[in-house]
Amino acid sequence: MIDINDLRDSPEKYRQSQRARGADESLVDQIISGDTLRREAINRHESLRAEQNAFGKKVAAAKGEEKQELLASVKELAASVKAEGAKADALKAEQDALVRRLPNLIEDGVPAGGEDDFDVVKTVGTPRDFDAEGFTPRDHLEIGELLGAIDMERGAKVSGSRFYFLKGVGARLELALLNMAMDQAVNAGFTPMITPTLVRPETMQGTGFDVAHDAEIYRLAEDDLYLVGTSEVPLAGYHSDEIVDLSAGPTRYAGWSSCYRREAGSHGKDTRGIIRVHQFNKVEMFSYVSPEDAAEEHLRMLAWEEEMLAKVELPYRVIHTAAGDLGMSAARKYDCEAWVPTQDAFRELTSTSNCTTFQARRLNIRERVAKDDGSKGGTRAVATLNGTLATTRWIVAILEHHQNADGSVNVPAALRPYLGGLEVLPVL
RNA sequence: GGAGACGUGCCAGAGCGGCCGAAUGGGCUUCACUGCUAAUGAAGUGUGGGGCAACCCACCGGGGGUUCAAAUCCCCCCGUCUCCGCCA
Repeated sequence: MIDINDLRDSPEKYRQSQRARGADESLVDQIISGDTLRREAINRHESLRAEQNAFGKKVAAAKGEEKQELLASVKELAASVKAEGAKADALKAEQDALVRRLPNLIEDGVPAGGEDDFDVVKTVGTPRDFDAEGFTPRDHLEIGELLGAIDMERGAKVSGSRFYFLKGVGARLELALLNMAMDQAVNAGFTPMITPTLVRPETMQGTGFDVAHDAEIYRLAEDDLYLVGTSEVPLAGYHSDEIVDLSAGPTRYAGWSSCYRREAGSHGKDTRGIIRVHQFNKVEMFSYVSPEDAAEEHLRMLAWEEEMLAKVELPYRVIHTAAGDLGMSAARKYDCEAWVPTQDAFRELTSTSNCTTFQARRLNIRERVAKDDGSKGGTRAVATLNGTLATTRWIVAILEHHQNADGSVNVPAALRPYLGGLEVLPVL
């Protein structure tokens, strides 16, 4: 949720942000007029309430006849306090709903437009030239089956489409990848976390996901619990309603979790293999930082993602996502996309978002700030950021990029210690 | 799943339907005293909202209700603990 005072002070930048996202800019003006109504209602209610409170003191002091008279005369006041209170509550709720609809204010330099309007920040490494090597690359599923690493058929038998088993060397490869990511994160100062994957609606909503309308979210209606699509959700909720101490620098968590996505709108897309599945595992970075440190932390997250990509020796590019593809909470987002040979395309492996103070305001996560004279001081919302370190999908790029003509796969050197020294994943 | 107890400020812990934003103790901050530390004394010490100045309003797990008035009474929800059962 954005800062309503800031929006009132400078609405034009919010209108611009909405335009860049291709979103409804009239929402900004609806919020401003809603805010005026809300404040007027609060004033009416509170001054009546003050009157009632003063009256109450007189009643408490009075006795006998006098008290009875006072009681009789105050009934009407009590009724109007109640009525104005109800009106004020309704207007507050209305206003709150409007404000919550407004996505985060984008940062300067974010490209305007939709999914295809990203800027390429850089390209690292070179896709393999399989023609020059004299063989046609197999896709990750074909390789996965040759290695006995991926079993889609039985996944579908047991759980339905977009489910799979990772088996044998495939299971080991995933664990190796995630463990390597965890180790890197811990070495960088992150606190490792294994999180809940079912959360309450408030946690989901606070993180910026719409429990009521988001078609991606699995729901357990009977328990009013929601399966997370990323550990960003529990890690953001972790410090909700808390005042955190960031005076010694950012608080960083590396979350390991299974992630669940309904993929409701993607029928027919990426139906082969494990590119787009209902359940996968992920190591996610999550940082709480002071607002002025957010931009720097964002670049650090990107660097940590690139460090991981370098370790698995994949060619990739970094894109600066356009405003319309940002999602509710993000003010800026960078994706790293690895080259997938058989798709002749770059595919997203990581994504890092700077959510500035948007999530923290919804989740009520603050820090204490010192006054100018150095004394106590008030509180303010912190900034939150998240970024991917590794996911099941990485296996796709690793299998395809490092494959040999016979279907075996070379293990990147950095990953070998996590596979018991294995240098090649052999064909069965 | 069944039965019961509880949920108050940074912590511990009182609280009669009006005099409670809340006793008391501890902690913390500042000042005084002290050669330093300790000890002692004094004052201060929540958050959010509205005006944005004095001031006013709200908040005692969350949400409803009763009442002129609720931390205090009633209902629902959430959480914690204890016992029993169940599953390991």
